[in-house]
Amino acid sequence: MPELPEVETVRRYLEARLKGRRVEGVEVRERRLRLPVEGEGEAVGRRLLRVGRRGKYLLLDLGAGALIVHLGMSGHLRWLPAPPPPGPHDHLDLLFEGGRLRLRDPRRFGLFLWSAEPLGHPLLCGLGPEPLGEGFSGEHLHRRAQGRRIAVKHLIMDGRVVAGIGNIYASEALFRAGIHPARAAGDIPLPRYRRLAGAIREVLSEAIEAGGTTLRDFRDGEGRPGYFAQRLLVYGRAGEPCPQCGGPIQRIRLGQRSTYLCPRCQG
DNA sequence: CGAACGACCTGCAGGC
DNA sequence: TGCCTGCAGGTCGTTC
Repeated sequence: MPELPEVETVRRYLEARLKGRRVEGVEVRERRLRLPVEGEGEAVGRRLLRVGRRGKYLLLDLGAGALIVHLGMSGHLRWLPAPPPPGPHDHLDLLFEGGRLRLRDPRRFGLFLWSAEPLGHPLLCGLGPEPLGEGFSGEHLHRRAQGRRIAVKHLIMDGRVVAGIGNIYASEALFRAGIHPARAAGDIPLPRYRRLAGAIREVLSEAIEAGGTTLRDFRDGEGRPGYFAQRLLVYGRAGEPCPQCGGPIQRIRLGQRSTYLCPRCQG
């Protein structure tokens, strides 16, 4: 169930491990993901030049095109030098010399598609700026919030506004910025958005450094968990003391998703 | 146009 | 033990 830092952790692992190897085959056992698995045969015989990322999408760059991979809520990619027989939700293997990359995704919200123009693909071309790149700023958020009554948490989780922020890091960034998640996006002044943009960059960078957040089952390409869960300040901590004021952390529902905050620090 | 909601799918934890 | 409910890190389509 990866957000940007978890996908970036997988990206780094895959790039370090698989760059330069040739795809020798693909075995697809289940095509019914969020969209049907498609075009994978195009990858065969090509060398993996690099592994990119756009928001939560991984891009396995094979020169003539790329495999677009999304892990949805429950997807894992695992590098297996000596692969055991596939289990029930092991939908496909990408075969390389020396091992295979196996996609497991019990809920099947993920994606695995070939595209000759991945950045122009309909899934990717509408995405907002990378939060850790140029083009993302408090000004950008402020501009995109004008005239909008949605909760600020929804604004920052909207991939067309900024790519890659999911439910965990939205709560964390809003806590760090001292902004109530339910506050109407259009009512928040620019200085607050500057602070929020800074908090987003900060929390994502720290999470990447820690190898991502493992709440239940996130693992990198080798099966190692990430260590950012112990540094989450509010997510999953309802009833625990706020690290800033000591008051109890609250859990609310916002658009049917759990949202964590400190009502005192996030006025 | 924006906002709210259900849909997609499986697994797991907790209550009875 | 089993059954039921609610919950889970994402995104998209439909409705008003």
